[in-house]
Formats: sequence, C-alpha cells, structure tokens
Amino acid sequence: MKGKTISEAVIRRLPRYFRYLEELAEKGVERIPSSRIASALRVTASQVRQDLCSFGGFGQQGLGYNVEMLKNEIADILGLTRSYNMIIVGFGNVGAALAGYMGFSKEAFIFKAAFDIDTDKVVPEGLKLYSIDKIEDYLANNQIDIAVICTPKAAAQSVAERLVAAGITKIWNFAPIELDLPENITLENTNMSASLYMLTYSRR
Amino acid sequence: MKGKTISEAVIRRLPRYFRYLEELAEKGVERIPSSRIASALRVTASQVRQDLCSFGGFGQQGLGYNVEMLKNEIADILGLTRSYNMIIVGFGNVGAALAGYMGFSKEAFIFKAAFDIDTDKVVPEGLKLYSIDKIEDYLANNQIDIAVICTPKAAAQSVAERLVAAGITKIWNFAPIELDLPENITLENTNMSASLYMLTYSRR
DNA sequence: GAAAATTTGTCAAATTTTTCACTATATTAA
DNA sequence: TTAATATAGTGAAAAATTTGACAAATTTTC
Ligand SMILES: NC(=O)c1ccc[n+]([C@@H]2O[C@H](COP(=O)([O-])OP(=O)(O)OC[C@H]3O[C@@H](n4cnc5c(N)ncnc54)[C@H](O)[C@@H]3O)[C@@H](O)[C@H]2O)c1
Ligand SMILES: NC(=O)c1ccc[n+]([C@@H]2O[C@H](COP(=O)([O-])OP(=O)(O)OC[C@H]3O[C@@H](n4cnc5c(N)ncnc54)[C@H](O)[C@@H]3O)[C@@H](O)[C@H]2O)c1
Repeated sequence: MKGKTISEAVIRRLPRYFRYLEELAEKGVERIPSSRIASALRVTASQVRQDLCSFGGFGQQGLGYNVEMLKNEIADILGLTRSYNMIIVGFGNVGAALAGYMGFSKEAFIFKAAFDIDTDKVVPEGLKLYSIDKIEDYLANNQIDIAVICTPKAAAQSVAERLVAAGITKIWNFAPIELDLPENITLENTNMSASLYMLTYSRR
Repeated sequence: MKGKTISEAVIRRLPRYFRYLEELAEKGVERIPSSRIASALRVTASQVRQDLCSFGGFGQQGLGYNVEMLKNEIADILGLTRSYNMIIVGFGNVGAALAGYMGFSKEAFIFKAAFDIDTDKVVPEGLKLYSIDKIEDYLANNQIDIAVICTPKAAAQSVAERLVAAGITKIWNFAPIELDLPENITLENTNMSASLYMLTYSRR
C-alpha cells in the first residue's frame, strides 16, 4: 500500500504505536512481531500490519519489525523531526504540571513562556512568566507554534480569540469548553472528563 | 432507531455532546437544533441527528432538541447517575491537579484517598494521603470503583498489578506506558503527548 | 388559515475501517 | 538440505460509520 494516503483512523493510532516503540527501544528490544504489538495495545495483529503497511512496510517476514526504524518513520509522519515553540496561558495546576513535565520530547517541544493574570508564581528554571497583558506584544516578537490554554473555563474563549488575533494557529485547550474559532485554526481539546466517562460507561 | 445498540463511534462522541449541553444548560439555553450543535463541535448536522436518534429521538421537528432532556439522557447512558469512589496513586503534579479540580461532577466522582511513597504532601481538605504500603489494606476495607495512576512511568506497572490484585477493575492511567493487565480490567489511558502530536501532524 | 420556513427522523448510498484468508519470505530445526 | 515454523504483505470481503436526501411534523409569517 506504499504511496497511498494514510487514513484518519491510522493517524489516530500512530501516537500509541510511537509510545510503545519508544518503550521498547528504551528496553533495548530490536525487533518485534505485529502479534506482540497487538496484544500490548489490545488491538488485532491484522490491524497492526495493515496500519504499518499503509506507510510503507518496514517489517521483515519471519522476523517482525525493526523497532528503531519504525519509531523513526512514525516520528517523521507525526512531524516530530522538527521542534516547536510553545507558550502556556494560565499558569495554575495544569499549566505548572505541563511546564514541569520532562516527558514531552525535549527536542521537539520547547516551553518558551507562560502568561497569567497573576505573575507572582514560581516557574521552572528557563521559563518566563509574563502578565497576560503582554501576550500580543510577546507574540509579535517571538515565533510561537503552539499555545496551550490552561485558564479557567470562563477566560478560555476570550484568551483564545486574542491568541488567534495575534497569529497563533495551533491551540491545545484544557479548559472544558467548546471553543468557537475560525476553521483554519487547528484545535486539540483535552477533555479529561471524557476519559472518566469511558470508565463509567459500561458496554454490554 | 430506538432500541438498537449504540455503536462505539457514537459512544465516543457522547462526552462531547454532554459537555456542550452542560455549557448550554448553564447559559439557560432550552432548545437547540442539530445544526448548531454540529457547528459548535465541528461535525455535520446529519451526524448529530443520526447519533442522537440512535438512542431514541428526543428532538422535535421544527424546533430542535430539549437541552435538559438530552443532557440527562446522555448522563444516563454514560453511567453518570450514580457516584464513583476514586483513589489517586502517586500524588505529584498530576495527582494534585486532579484532586484539586472541582470540574468533575461533584456528585458522580468522589476522591476518597491518595497514596504515595512520600506522605509529607499537602492535600486538599477532605482527602486523606496514605503511604503506598497501606494500599492493600485500604482496598480491603473500602469500596473503591476507580483508581487513578499518577506515578512515574517506572512505578506504574507494579502499582497497577497491586491494584488489580486488590480487586480494582477500572484504572485511569496517566503514566506514559502501555500497562499489561488482564483483559477484564477496564483501562483508560490519558496520553497527553498524543494530543500534542495531533497538532504537529499536518494533514494535506 | 394558508403558505413558507424550520428542523427532526430515517432510509439508503457512499465511504471508511476492520477483519479474514492466503501468499511470499525468512528463520530454525531436523 | 529439507521440512517446519514464524511472520509480513496484501487483496478482498465484511462490518461499521458517515453522508445525503427527503418525507413528516411543527412553527412562523402574512
Ligand atoms: N486540574 C485539573 O485536573 C483539570 C482537569 C480537567 C480540566 N481542567 C481545566 O484546566 C484549566 C486549568 O485548570 P487548573 O486546575 O490549572 O486551574 P487553576 O485555577 O489552578 O489555574 C488557572 C490559572 O489561570 C489563570 N488565569 C485566570 N484568568 C486568566 C486570564 N484571563 N488570562 C491568563 N490567565 C488567567 C489563573 O490565575 C490561574 O493561575 C481549567 O479550565 C480547568 O477547568 C483542569
Ligand atoms: N506533569 C505532566 O504534565 C504530565 C503529562 C503527561 C504525563 N504525565 C505522567 O503522569 C505521571 C505523573 O506525573 P507528575 O508530573 O505528577 O509526576 P510527579 O513526579 O510530580 O509525581 C509522581 C508522584 O508519584 C509518587 N510515587 C513515585 N513512586 C511511587 C510509588 N511506587 N507508589 C506511589 N507513589 C509513587 C512520587 O512520590 C510523586 O509524588 C507520570 O507518569 C508522568 O509521566 C505527566
């Protein structure tokens, strides 16, 4: 299936493959068959093969897939071979947790600054905290790829509009609200309640 | 389509409908047409109607849907009409953010206790922090529905196994690792990196 | 009170996604 | 060297999901 465009469904699974491959690489595993990827991720082996094959078959019959090779290929598809400058708007519990987190690929994601109405907060070394009033000014003078919204729900829409007006096109939103933004803005919502509901919902 | 089983795809969208309906209810909106739900959620109106109809058509032709009614119906399907006792294992940044968060439906989700190797941490009023050594004992004497894992990656698998051994069947995992657990365990992974990757991946 | 406008419910077509079955290739054991 | 075993690639069938179209119900306008 080389050459074909990669379907939405496959793309959505790529981060999971990627994380699992990172895990394997860390452990020093060099090769892995589709059947093991499948059981670890609770999907079928057939799906794994179909997915991986859709961007070019890096497996070897009788042997399985080369972990490092596959990982790099997926990183490439996901756009993880360049780096992204990020800012955090709303530096409360969530903002601080993200900023302090070392787990996002250090090379790919760089937290440049945080903005809040309250500037009396402790920030990790290397990160600067500014008043939200300075956001337009800052964005005019710094090239930022992704803005993360961690303000309370009530402030999220207006903050988002300011970000968009200042040229931001990729927004990661933690506020529990459906932001109303222009079509061309790439918006990723992290809805934690939704995860919980998937536990309370019982199939069957 | 009344009576038919609700498809996976629909279930996955339910939390989004639910959140949006909560938003509308808060604003005092009483009725809403599928077209507006659709544009707010960036999906098609046809899909909204099909989805909502799959569990029983609460709309009124010419008028739209009754917000309150729809919200309650979805709450019911998602299992939000009863309450769930929860514990947090690993009370660091993420654990503390969750525990301090008031946004999870107060009636449905109750944080009972937190467990950590370090018990010298400040916890919100009403929550108890115990040593992780006490976890088996605690679970033997308290009815807990959901356990949230917020430990570092390295501890997650062993913590998860202890929880399962102690009778936990629903786990919400924040550690960036594919947990290897029995099939009957309901596992919900929150993979924050995955959200970021969806921003860096560029379609077209 | 009739005509126009709005909007759902639903069937069917179109599309996408998943699964299945099988072939081809590589490795390992005898 | 040969047979047995493991495993990827792949086309096609099957299943699931989404979209499109329109009748039916209701409200609004004139
Ligand atoms: N804490 C969680 O576990 C959790 C879970 C799910 C969703 N959320 C959502 O994530 C968001 C952040 O949650 P949190 O727990 O960090 O809240 P928080 O109250 O700890 O932090 C919010 C921060 O935003 C700042 N802020 C307020 N208005 C602002 C504005 N106009 N511009 C810039 N900054 C502003 C506040 O000063 C504060 O520092 C909220 O929308 C919350 O609903 C949080
Ligand atoms: N902070 C983030 O934004 C973020 C984002 C994505 C994923 N995560 C993941 O979420 C998890 C928690 O992240 P965090 O930032 O809160 O880390 P953290 O270091 O702040 O907290 C981890 C806590 O777990 C405790 N702990 C360690 N071993 C334990 C054990 N065996 N039993 C019980 N408790 C134990 C530690 O004492 C600490 O309090 C990590 O796995 C992290 O990779 C965090």
